[in-house]
Amino acid sequence: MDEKIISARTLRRLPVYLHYLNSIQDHCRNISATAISEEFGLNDVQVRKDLNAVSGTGRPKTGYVVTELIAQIESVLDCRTESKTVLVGAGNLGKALLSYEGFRDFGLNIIAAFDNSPTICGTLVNGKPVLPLTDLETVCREKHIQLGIITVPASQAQEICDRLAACGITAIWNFAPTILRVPAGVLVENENLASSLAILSKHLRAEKGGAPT
Amino acid sequence: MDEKIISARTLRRLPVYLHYLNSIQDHCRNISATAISEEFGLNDVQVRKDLNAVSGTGRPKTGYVVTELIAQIESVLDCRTESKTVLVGAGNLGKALLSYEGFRDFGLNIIAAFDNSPTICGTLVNGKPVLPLTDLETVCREKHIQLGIITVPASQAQEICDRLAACGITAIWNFAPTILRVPAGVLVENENLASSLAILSKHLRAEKGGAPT
DNA sequence: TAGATTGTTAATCGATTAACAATC
DNA sequence: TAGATTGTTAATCGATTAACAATC
Repeated sequence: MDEKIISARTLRRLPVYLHYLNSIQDHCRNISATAISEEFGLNDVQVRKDLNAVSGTGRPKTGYVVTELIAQIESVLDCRTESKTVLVGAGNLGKALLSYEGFRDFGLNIIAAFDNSPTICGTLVNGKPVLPLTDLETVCREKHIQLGIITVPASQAQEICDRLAACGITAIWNFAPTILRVPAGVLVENENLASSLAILSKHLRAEKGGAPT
Repeated sequence: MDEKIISARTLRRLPVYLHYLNSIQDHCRNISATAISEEFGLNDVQVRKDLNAVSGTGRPKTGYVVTELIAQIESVLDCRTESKTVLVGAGNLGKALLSYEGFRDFGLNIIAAFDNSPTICGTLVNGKPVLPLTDLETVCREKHIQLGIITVPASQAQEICDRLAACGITAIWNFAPTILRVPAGVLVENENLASSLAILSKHLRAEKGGAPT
């Protein structure tokens, strides 16, 4: 009964609420869904439904107890449990992500990176070893890797994805600009920067001209 | 009549199709929506509707002409027009993105980065100058900057967003884990890595235990 | 002609929003 | 009590999928 089904959209907003609640917890004991909705320009019912999915302890007139909400969201997100991770593709984007320390706050622990370029294999990036791609399966199995980050070119992404899935990895964070086919039970989260840029560019362009007549 | 309204979801898939079409154009003259849908595990009607939004020249039995499709998608995405961009927040993630060359392929041209740490201001990251945050307005106005990338901590993101919008920037790529309020006409594209990790972590956790009874 | 493929119209699905009753 | 706020049920909206007619 503890585990309600939480929609992906709700799940995406929870870290945002959590960050906000942490920032106000020193000066606010209670908070209403209405106040949160105004902070972020969201619909108040939406916020209430989101909070309901993790909590359900709101009280009319008073709202929610900030510290309780924080504890409940943290419990759902389970920020403290580390996710053992490998990153495949130590090119520009891969190295950039390896160097980004911020992931640690979210429980992400990158154990190793893989690449097939001999010049980068054997080096360390931000203290993390870059290993030859041939070692992928061995390391994933031995270290019980749970999560794979894909930063190879689109043309190789599906093959890497297949290999990761074959090692028992069930969560894949895909930065390659392609759509991956995966077996049932494996979750792919796409961080498609090309798609995001398409949205932004289109907006910039639409503003200027419209139809060229 | 040239400009049909293209939904955001469709727009996100177009770069994926484009990449695939480029990869096959040497050996395929025609391609059917069905074939594309199978390549990516999508619904065939969905692909057809997507292609329809940019083209509408498909022929029964034959499908679409690959080179025509490529030209039409490129025209809609307008990859060749450069978007003049600034990046605000030269911390770990900011520096990582500055070092990523891949953006160039998508028409993104980062003119300068901004930060308020004296130790990083005045330096170059990947050949791009990091300037003091106080210069933000001057540079944006003088260089006619169109797009802003926000990589500051969540607590400062809204303020930076307001300042960018005040300089006439109408497209914002937000990597801070928060939701931004913007004036009408300004588009925010969120690349919320914390949200993505929430989805992935939840999946990993749900698999293992489920409810602790 | 037969069959693959397109494009359209209707049905389904999920998420957001609106309306409203319950409660402190 | 009055009013703010919660939580629920119904309406709306947009996107995906299914069914089907048109066409090469």
